[in-house]
Amino acid sequence: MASQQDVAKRARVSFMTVSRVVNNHPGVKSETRERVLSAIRELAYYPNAAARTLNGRGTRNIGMIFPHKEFVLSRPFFIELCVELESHLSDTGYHLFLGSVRKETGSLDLTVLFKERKVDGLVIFAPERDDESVKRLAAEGLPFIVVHGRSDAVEYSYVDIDNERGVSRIMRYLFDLGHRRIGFVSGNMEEVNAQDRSACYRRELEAVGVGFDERIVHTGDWSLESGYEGFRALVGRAPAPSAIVFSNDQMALGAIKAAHDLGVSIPGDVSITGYDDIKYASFVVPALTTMRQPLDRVGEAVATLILERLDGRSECRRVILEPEFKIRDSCGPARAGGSPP
Amino acid sequence: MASQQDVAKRARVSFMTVSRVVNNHPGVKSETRERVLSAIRELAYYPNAAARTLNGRGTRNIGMIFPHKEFVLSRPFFIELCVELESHLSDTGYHLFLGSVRKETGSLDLTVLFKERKVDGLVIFAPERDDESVKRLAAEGLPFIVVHGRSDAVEYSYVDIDNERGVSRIMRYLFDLGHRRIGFVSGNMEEVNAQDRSACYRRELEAVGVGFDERIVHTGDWSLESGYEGFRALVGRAPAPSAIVFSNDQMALGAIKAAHDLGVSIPGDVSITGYDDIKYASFVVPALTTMRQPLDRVGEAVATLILERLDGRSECRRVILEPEFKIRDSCGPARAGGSPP
DNA sequence: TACGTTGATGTTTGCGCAAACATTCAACGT
DNA sequence: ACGTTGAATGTTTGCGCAAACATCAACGTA
Repeated sequence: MASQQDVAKRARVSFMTVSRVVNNHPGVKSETRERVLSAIRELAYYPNAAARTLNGRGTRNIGMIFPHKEFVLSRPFFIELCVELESHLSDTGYHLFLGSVRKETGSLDLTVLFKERKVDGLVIFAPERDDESVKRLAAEGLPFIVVHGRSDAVEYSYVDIDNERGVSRIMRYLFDLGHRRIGFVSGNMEEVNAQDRSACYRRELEAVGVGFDERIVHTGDWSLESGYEGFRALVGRAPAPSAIVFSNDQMALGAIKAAHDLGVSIPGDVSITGYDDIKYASFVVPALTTMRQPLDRVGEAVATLILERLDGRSECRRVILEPEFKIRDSCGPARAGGSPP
Repeated sequence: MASQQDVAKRARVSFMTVSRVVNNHPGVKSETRERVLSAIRELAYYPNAAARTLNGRGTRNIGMIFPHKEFVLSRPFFIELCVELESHLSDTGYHLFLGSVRKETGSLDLTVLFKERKVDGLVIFAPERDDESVKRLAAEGLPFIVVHGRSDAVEYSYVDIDNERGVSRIMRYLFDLGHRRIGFVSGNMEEVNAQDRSACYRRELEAVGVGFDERIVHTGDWSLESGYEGFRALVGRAPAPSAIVFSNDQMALGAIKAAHDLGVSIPGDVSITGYDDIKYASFVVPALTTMRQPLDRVGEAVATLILERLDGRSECRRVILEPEFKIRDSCGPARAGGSPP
């Protein structure tokens, strides 16, 4: 592969002049610049990223971290974010690095990726509350940001969607339809996001004077299967809920399957809501009433924040985006004479 | 960050001894080795990947390339493959690099990633037939492999699923159920995979003496929307097909929605089949009869093949995996007195 | 005793790039 | 005519690592 030296020779200049041209430094006569540029073209020269990195210029790689395969497969949102992020990053010459950090190894040491000079920055998706590796990153002052997370113990930049607003909007909608006995299926309760949505569900319930009843709350893990199970479990309770709030679409999709298997009608017998507005949400029957997470804006915000962290000039920031309520066909009015408070 | 030098100083040896320990070279007294190892631990030393790369040792990065955002979002299979691949690669110390190459830029020059020393090898997913960038990679002798692709013009290693077997199995199943008028909705016909499935559909039809009728063939693009449209279009034809073969699950899912909107029963009025067996296939109602692509084995094969290409010791290979037919609820017997041949 | 042999360790060198510093040369003012 | 200035370009150096080569002590053997 051609190096700066080769280009320099061909253009009859020193390689330093080549370097200046490549990096758009001023102080090169335009005639010389032209000569260098044609040499570059003729030799198909591309600067060697490894040498640049070694020279202290960073890797121009941003790592996106996930804990294990299953995590990704059960979170369509994650992938879409990767792609969205990649598209924003590549505009600024960055590349996306995908890395899993397995719990099995025990280490979970994300700082390694920095020390090995594999990435300049990291994006951590939905870490568990008080995650150790996140703490360590913060302690070492490494540039990273968190999506779908939040911490009281550590300071970092993060992007999230307003769960408060999202869940309360859903609850008010169901209240307006006359529902009072409303069940809830949570995501993986190790994650802040799941905790927040769950807490908000409970708060809204109490705000209208309906007591929280743990018999119609099911702890899921975001998966289709857990949605299926959750629906089965809650509908089996007596008195059964007339509506169930699911913490993501995927679980709500599982619920639709369960309803079919059980011969329960949605929304005739039970209303359900999802969260995320994934692609399938509007293609399933009945189309899912759900809370849209503005994925494109999340991707944009993530790119902006991580780039900000990189040049270190700014403080930690948080960006809270607003979800958008999508009313479709999975909710109906509560049956007259619904269950008493 | 600690360098080999720092470790060497602390262990009171030359940095070359450190290098030997780090790379597990023989010829270091075990006593010295121990001393070096503790110094490494104490200083939290990690070898600098950039320096190694500069030194001619490669990047240990494998790039996964996609053309644009929409491509990924409409191919759940792609993502799952990324994750699956990452898990196999990381066992051997490799990392996954995600890169889009946009058509807009016009360049489409994947060799850049090599020249810039960003990756050691590339995985190309479902390129269009005779894709220019693939040709260039091959011409330059760069290590890459293709998934869901195949070329007569260029030689390269690739992994694919036996479309021949898959489609013919589906067709025979439908024939056995008494279907004779069978429609087809293709994927993006620029891709080899879509072409193959389509060709096989036609061949099977003719093999049993049923003529190919282009009025019940719809050209889709793998997306939910195109499946929806395809179903609408085909069911509207007279005489309507009693079964429709979709080239992937996603489009079949779109069809289920369309059937509902049209008041057509699946499988009562029309039988449908998918392809891929994505997660949702078994959770939709009716559960989709489909052809499972053994994703885990694809991931494994991709990892193996690309690693083989890297050390250059082997010839180009191709791995054709067998799909597995999953019979579920989306097909039924053809109505008695079905449409004449 | 002198000398090769072997195992353990150290030194030199260069991978490609760019900051920091050095040099050259033409244009200008006095 | 001559020093001064500044724009344009060149040279040195080091980033961290490891191959290739060099050294050196300890040992066995003739």
